[in-house]
Amino acid sequence: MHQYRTHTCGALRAENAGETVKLSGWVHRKRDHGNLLFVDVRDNAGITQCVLDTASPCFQMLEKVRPESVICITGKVLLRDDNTINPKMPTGKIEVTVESVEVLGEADVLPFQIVADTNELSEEQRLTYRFLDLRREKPHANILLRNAFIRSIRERMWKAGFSEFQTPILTASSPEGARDFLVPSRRHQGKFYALPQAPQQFKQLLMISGFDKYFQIAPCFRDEDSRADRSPGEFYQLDIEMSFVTQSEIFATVEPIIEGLFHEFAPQAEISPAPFVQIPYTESMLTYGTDKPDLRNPLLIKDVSDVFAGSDFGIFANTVASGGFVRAICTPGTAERPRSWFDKLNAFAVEAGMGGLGYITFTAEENKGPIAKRLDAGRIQTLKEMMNVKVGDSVFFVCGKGQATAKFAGQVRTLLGTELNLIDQNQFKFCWITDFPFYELDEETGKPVFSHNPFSMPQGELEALMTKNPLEIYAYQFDMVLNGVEILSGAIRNHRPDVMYKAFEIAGYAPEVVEAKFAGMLNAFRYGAPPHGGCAFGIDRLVMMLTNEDYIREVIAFPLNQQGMDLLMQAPSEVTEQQLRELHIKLR
RNA sequence: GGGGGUGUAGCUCAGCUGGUUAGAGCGUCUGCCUGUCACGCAGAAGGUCGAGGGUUCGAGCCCCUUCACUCCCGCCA
Repeated sequence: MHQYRTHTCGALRAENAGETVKLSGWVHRKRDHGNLLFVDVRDNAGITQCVLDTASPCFQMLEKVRPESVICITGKVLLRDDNTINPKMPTGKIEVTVESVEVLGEADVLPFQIVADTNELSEEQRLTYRFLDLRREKPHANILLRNAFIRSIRERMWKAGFSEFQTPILTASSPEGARDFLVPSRRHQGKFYALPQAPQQFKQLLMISGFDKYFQIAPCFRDEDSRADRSPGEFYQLDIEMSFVTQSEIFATVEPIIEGLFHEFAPQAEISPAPFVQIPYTESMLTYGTDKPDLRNPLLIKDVSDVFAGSDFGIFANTVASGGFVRAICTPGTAERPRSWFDKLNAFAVEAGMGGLGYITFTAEENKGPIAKRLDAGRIQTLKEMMNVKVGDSVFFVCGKGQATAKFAGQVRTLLGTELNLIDQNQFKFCWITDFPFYELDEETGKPVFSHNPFSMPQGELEALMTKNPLEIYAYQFDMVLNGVEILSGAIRNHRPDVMYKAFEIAGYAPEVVEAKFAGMLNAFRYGAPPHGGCAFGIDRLVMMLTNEDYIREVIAFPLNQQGMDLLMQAPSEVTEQQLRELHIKLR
């Protein structure tokens, strides 16, 4: 009977010495000594050194075979001499003497080298020959880690009582959110399917169908531009939904799962234990200057507008008087840094379009910096107390108006944390961001618009919508943030038609419009909808963080490039006239 | 949609102030080599300097146009 292998290339050990074995794999590397030839054979499991000399009938054949050809060798396992053992290889104590060989798949001259060379390959090369790229050690390991991670997710979810579902890929375009990928209908001229941006409505329908605890490793499609941590076109999320839950019950369900996953896949790291700290959105914007705070960074932002209000420092005082604010960051032990360091930071601020980055340094002798002289002793004292300043510290100031300034303070915090090397790379620090505003003012119209998800439940429900200032209503909506990266987003959903009509009314939608746009969901809510809520983790992002990769494409087997093209399969591609006719599409 | 960067051998890159025949490492091919494990040694082939136009006695280098890739902003409920 024909057989390709008796062992994998990672299996053989000293105990196998003397056995006759069959291995199949890729020619990883050849070392040709003229009359002695070493061939490292590689498969998914590892690498085994095979050896033969001119006495072997297949010597000439193997000497000619190119790297990355697939071969099947039969031979005997031999213990290596002590001085030829390779301690770097798990199979390094043995080698296989080749008795016969069959070439199963010949390789042409390669467009680039697979085996570890120090040169980095261009993204374009890697994606064009992704099947070769994925043979390389690190990309290969990343994809396998992703597999293990997803398996563990499934096991944990099932164990926690969730059921896995599959929801449609061909669905309806949703009126809100990102740009859809559309699929033209053949049977319905002029109509289109859309690929789901997320299975949002389906998972809610499953709750209404009485399934209680849903999860899915769900493909999501969004026709938006990519970023380092944002996959172009498509990505996977761990999608979760539960009935009869409060926000805190969702937290309590999800926390042990994510904590367990990180303990399993990053055992050496320091992981912030559950329950994770909860930070209201408004507080996060103030203290961290972002809704995605990196809690590894110990620096905090404080509002010190009062210190400057009415002071002799005109620029700041005037800004505060006209509705702006001053935010400060205290950096310990930086007072003796050279002037050039402060100038560099100031240049960063100017480049970011801000006026500059003011600072005061607090040394034992005096308080220095462009701002220090303009504040009287009392104000300085107040500042020191507010910021908990010690001798040797310096305090940086950001002054301006609106969200842009608040976010800039966050950028400064991040920059200072990096500059001062305050971020411990071995930590995973989780937090929840809660209480997102339900509405925000549209800058052009001055009217309230939904700030995030219109389908989440406003805190206080109908009563809040009827009685409160819309801008003071929060949503039961939350993110989970890990080391400054948003890894989860979720909400308690609005399951009540009356609340939904009111919520949309405030955002300027007439009932008929709501009815027309969300007929399916509204209809379902009318026949007994349980309170429900859920969330979704970005799986690619989590794997990216676990593998310590900077780019999300490093953990995706076949990612699109930045232009949304598949360089390997040549997508998107032109199609035949026939196909277009069937789809009722005329080009031009 | 906007901004930055890059484009030179199969791959990764160097190329000075514009000046002779455009280089290196790896790969490929040829020869030598019986203990290597990034084997070693000797040699050879391999170039529309992304494309088009311009300036100049002369352009890989300067200018214009354009294409491709990449990173960021916008966008991503």
